[in-house]
Amino acid sequence: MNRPYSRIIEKLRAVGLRPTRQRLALAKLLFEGGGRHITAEMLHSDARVAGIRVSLATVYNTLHQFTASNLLREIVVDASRSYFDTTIHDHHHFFFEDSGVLEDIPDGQLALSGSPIAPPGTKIKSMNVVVRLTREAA
Amino acid sequence: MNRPYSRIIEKLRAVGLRPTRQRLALAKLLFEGGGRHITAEMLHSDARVAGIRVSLATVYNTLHQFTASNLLREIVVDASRSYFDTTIHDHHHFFFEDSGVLEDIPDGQLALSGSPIAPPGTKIKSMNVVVRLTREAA
DNA sequence: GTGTTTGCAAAGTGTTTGCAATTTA
DNA sequence: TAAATTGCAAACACTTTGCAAACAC
Repeated sequence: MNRPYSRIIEKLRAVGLRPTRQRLALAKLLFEGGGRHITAEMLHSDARVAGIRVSLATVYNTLHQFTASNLLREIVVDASRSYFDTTIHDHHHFFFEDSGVLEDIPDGQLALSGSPIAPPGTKIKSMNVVVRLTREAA
Repeated sequence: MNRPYSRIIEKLRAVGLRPTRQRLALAKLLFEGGGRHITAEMLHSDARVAGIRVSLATVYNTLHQFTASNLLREIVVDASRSYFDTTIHDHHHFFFEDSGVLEDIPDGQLALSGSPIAPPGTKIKSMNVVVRLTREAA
């Protein structure tokens, strides 16, 4: 019950973020228990459920700080919401348009072949595939 | 000067949209002159420049109607703006994060191998790759 | 104590909506 | 003339910001 925190504290210290109560709690929600795909509203509500009082503004700040520190990755799939992914290496996603659920595509199902030539003066920051799903047509 | 319109009128009629002055003008801007990647604001401003009076609301309506009619494709790459692409088949994009420019990846540079298995009850609507570019690190 | 972080409420941004006036067929 | 379309301004949803109070070190 107490132990787990030390690892998270280290994680935050390692990127130069003070382990405040809010950041610890959010980091715990985010990083314990495997890959998550989450929006600010979802994390805010998770925190409430877990009995943690955090403002939505702080949730946004924290998500962006974690992203800037490479603890999270932002995934753009929906014009109206930002998703954050706890898996930070390049990988691919299923996006269920009807429900708004974002999910990893199991390894091996899909691969990219060929590597595009970055135009002069630019470098590739990331490369990923989004497979959009809808309810099966009748 | 007059001829070109007949083709556009046909295009609109074919999908059941009345060829109104606004739609004709916007379609002309969109479909003449090759693949374009455009936001609502960009199209609105293009229209102004071309001397066409259209409200921004109509630009949005039109973009969505064209998308629903399969004349356009919406591309989600930026949380804060919607892009529409006049190329409607699956293809891949470079996104210049610094400038907000969206561009096709030349054919042949990149391909997807393997086809993911759509989860039960769903079907694949589209599948595309976004390669994000930033200014080259010094 | 000093600089960082938080929370609130207000402001901001791109997008959508309601509805009367206009246009198309 | 009947139905579709347009334009305006207000409404919206998500996100960001300014600043005083609270907190970490």
